[in-house]
Amino acid sequence: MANEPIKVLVVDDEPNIRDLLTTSLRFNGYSVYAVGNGNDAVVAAEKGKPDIILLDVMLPDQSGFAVTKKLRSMGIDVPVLFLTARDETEDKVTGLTVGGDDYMTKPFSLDEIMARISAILRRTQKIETSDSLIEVGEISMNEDAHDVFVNGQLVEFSPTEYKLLRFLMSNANRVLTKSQILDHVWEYDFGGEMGIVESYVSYLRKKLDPLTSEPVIVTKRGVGYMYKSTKKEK
Amino acid sequence: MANEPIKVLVVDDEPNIRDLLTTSLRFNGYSVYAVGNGNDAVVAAEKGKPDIILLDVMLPDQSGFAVTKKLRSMGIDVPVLFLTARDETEDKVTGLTVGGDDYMTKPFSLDEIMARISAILRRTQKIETSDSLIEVGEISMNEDAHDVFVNGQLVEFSPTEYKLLRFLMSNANRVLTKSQILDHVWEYDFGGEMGIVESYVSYLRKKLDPLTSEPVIVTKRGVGYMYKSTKKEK
DNA sequence: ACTGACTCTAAGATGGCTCACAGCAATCTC
DNA sequence: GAGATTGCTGTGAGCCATCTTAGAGTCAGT
Repeated sequence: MANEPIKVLVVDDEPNIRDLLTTSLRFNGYSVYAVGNGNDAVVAAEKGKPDIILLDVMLPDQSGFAVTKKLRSMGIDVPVLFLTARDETEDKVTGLTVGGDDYMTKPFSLDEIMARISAILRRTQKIETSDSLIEVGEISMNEDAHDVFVNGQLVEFSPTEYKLLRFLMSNANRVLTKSQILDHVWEYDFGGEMGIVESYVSYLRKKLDPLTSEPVIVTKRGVGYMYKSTKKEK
Repeated sequence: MANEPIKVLVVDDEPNIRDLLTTSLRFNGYSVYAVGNGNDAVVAAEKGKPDIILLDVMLPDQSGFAVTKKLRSMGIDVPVLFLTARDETEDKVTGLTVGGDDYMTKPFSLDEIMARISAILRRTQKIETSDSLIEVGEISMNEDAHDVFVNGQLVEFSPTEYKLLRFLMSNANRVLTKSQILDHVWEYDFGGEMGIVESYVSYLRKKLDPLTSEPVIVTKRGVGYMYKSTKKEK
C-alpha cells in the first residue's frame, strides 16, 4: 500500500508509554523510532526527517516546547502531537494548536491517538488521500466535525460512545473481543472490568437500532462484538 | 511457502503444557523450540529470531510482560500470544491485545490456539497468503467475522459448534477419531466422556444437513467422523 | 453551589450453552 | 435373525455470558 511508509518519532521518557506507542504505531503501518529525552529528539528529528513527532512536554532534560522551538529554528517544521499530563494542560497548552500541531492529555486511548495522528497528517500532507469520512453501511462519521449520521440523520454521542463506534466501524465485519475494545478505546490505565464495554454497546444500540434497518452491532457470543455492514455475496 | 518454516518459541514452565504445544506445533509444520523461564526466553528469542512467541505470563523468574518489554527494548518486536490462567485474567489483561499481540486463557484447546496463531501471523506478516477464509465444499467460514455460510446462507453456531466445524473442515476428507476431536477441540483438561462429540456432531448436522445437497459429516463406524467435500475433479 | 452530562459499577433478569443421560436406531457378529 | 455394540438425538439441569437499568461519583458550565 504505502511505498514510502510514514515516519513517526516518539519522544517520551517513560519506557512503558514508549513501548505502547511504538508497538501500536508499527502495527498500524508506520515506521517508528523512539527516544527518551529532548537532546536525542532533536538529533533524531534532524537525521530521521519524521513526518510527525509525538512529543512528551515533560522530559528529563528540557521541555517539549524547547525541543519544538529548537527544531523550528533549524528550519524543521514537522507537525507535533504533544503529550501532556492532565493537570499541566490548561495553562501551558495555549497556542499549541497553531500550525499543524495538536496535543493529547495522558492517559490517552490508542484509538484516539491514532485518530489524531491521522487528522494531523491529513491537514499537513496535502497529498494524503484518506479523508475524514468513515462510511460503513448506513452510518457515516465525519471525523473533523465529530458528527455521526445514521441514514442521513444526525445523532449525538458522548465522547466514549463516539470512540467506541469509531473503533467498531473502522474494524467493520471483524469480531473484536472485549479485551481488544478495552485496550483500544479506553485509556491505557483503565483499571475496571470489561463489563463497561457491554454497557456502552447497550448505549450505542439504544441510539442506533431505531434508525437502522437491521442491528449494526452484533454479539458473537463467547467471542465479542462486530459491526456488521451489508455485505455483498461472493 | 514451506521453504522457510515458520519459527515458534514456546515459553512455559509447566512441562506438560510445553510438550503439548511443542508436539502440536511441530505436527502443524512449525519449527518449534521451547524454554521454561523468562531469561532463557529472552536469549532464545534473540538468537532464534522466532516469528511468534507463545508466552506464559506466569513464569518462575519474571513475568511474561517483563520478557516482552525486554525484547521490545532490544528492538525485537515479534508478535506475542500470551497464555494466562483464567482467574488472573480479569485484572491484568490490559494492554495485551495491542499491536499484533493477543492472549488466551488456560486451559485452551489446541484447535483454538492454532487458529489464533494463524490469525496473528496473518495480521503481522503481510506477505502471508492464506486469508481468513476456509472454504470446503458447500460451506465457507470467515475467521475474521466468525461467520459460516452454507451455500451462501448465514448460519449461527455456538462457540463449541464453531470450533468443531472448523476442525472438521480443516481436516476435510480425513477420518478423525472421537479422541482426536476431543483432544483438539475441547480444552486439554476436559474430564468428560466422548459422548459429547456425538452430541455436537448431531447439533452440527441438524443445522447443516437441511442446507446441503448431501450430508457433509459422515460417520465411519468404529473409527470416527469425516467432513466430506464433494470434490469431483482432482 | 446548582444543574446536567457523562462515566463507571453493580445487580437482577434473561436466555443460550454445555454436558450428562437415557432410550431408540443402526449396524455388526455369530 | 438375535443379541451385542455403536451411534443418534431429545430432555433437562446447571452454569455462564450478556443485556439492561438504576444509581453513585465526578466534572464542566452556568
